[in-house]
Amino acid sequence: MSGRSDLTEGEVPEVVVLRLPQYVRALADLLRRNVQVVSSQQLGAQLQMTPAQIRKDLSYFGRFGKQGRGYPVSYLLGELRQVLGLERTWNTCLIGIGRLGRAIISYPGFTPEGFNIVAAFDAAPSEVGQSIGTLVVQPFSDLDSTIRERDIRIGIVAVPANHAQEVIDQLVKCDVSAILNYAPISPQVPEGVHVRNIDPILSLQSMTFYLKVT
Amino acid sequence: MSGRSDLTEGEVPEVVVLRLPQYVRALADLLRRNVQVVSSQQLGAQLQMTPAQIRKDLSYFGRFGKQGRGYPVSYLLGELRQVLGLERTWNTCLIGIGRLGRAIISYPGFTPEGFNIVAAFDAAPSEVGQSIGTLVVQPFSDLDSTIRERDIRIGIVAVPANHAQEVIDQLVKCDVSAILNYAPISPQVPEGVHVRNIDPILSLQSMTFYLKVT
DNA sequence: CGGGTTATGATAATATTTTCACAAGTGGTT
DNA sequence: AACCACTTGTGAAAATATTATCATAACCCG
Repeated sequence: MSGRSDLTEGEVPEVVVLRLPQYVRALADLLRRNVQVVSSQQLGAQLQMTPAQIRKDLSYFGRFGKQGRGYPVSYLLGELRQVLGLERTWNTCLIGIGRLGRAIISYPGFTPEGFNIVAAFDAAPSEVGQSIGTLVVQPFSDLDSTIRERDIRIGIVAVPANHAQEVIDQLVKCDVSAILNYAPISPQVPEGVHVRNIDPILSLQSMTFYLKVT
Repeated sequence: MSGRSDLTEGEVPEVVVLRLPQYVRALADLLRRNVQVVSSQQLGAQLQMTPAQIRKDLSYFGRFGKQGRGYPVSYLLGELRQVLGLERTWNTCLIGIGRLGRAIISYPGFTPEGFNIVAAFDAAPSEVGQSIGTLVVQPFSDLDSTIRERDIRIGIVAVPANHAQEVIDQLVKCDVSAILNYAPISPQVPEGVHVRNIDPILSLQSMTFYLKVT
């Protein structure tokens, strides 16, 4: 399975997968507000998408709605969480304990969503051994063993740009195939490894295109 | 009025605009390494894209390369920066001075790229008046006047989810049409307003889809 | 200065993604 | 039981996006 990215019949397009978490969030919102049923129309208004797109997206995974009614919020939410693998927790490790890394560790949003940072690594000997919250900063030499022992499947990279690629290479070598990258680079990874970049600068730069005229 | 059947036919697709900043960054990298000329082939390898895509993207904006040679790095970089409106600085304001907001203020990556945070706002009276770096936290009542006085065209939103939409509405009312949103919501904005969401949770959740099987 | 190489830019060919349109199901009302 | 107002799920069409092809232009080298 190399070469053409043929998306064989049973495959779900990646764009659809990227939208799924938004549906999950919107549904969780509705549930919190005790809404029982929602139509693609309403969901679309909330997410600024067309109802048709939502129906089509959902249809990749099953038939969750009822004609004339809409989708049962709680049921659909559960199904989508299942599809996305959110009905479990995921262990992650953080690499790079600088200013950014510390901010990430102290960000309270990961745990409630089932993402636990269970290990932290840094290259600087001066950082290694430090306690940050419940974590103790470990040296890179521990990377492989810790990843395997704690069943870490997701790596969070917060090292400076000039070291990010090598850190990512290391992670890939440890069979980590999902990487959340905060470094301002476009990492090169082998097929089968998933990367999501968090990059506010790129986001800003793509907006100024539309501002510059005015 | 189904979907925006986009503006004039000479329009550049948004996907292309989203890729442009990556080219800019890659070119800046090459320039730093004193590379004079680069082919779409090489650039593609670096960014993991096909050479054809790069050539096509660039062709929306001009003819920058030479057959048999490639693209002059410095020249192309300058042109793309021009296209994106990066040959000037942009004033931004930050809204929400909590943990996240402070991390954003102290992030040293914005200024070198020409994005200056020139004002900070918070709703909590206890925060207003505080100095953070060179900024003094201002109350919301100052929002409109400050935005106009300082010619702020970009808003950075770092308030809790439950207040993000109203803050964004406020910004829009002040004619801010570019918003970098760190709150975990899908903001609703009128046409013509550009939003980029920085949302690590969504990124993680779209990767677990691919992990869950294994 | 001409033949061999190389890589662009334009365009054609594919592929993917979004939107449309409608049959069919639902629940409520009369 | 017939009607009505809704809304799904889905093929098919339309719109977009990506990739392949190729006729040149530009450079190198002897």
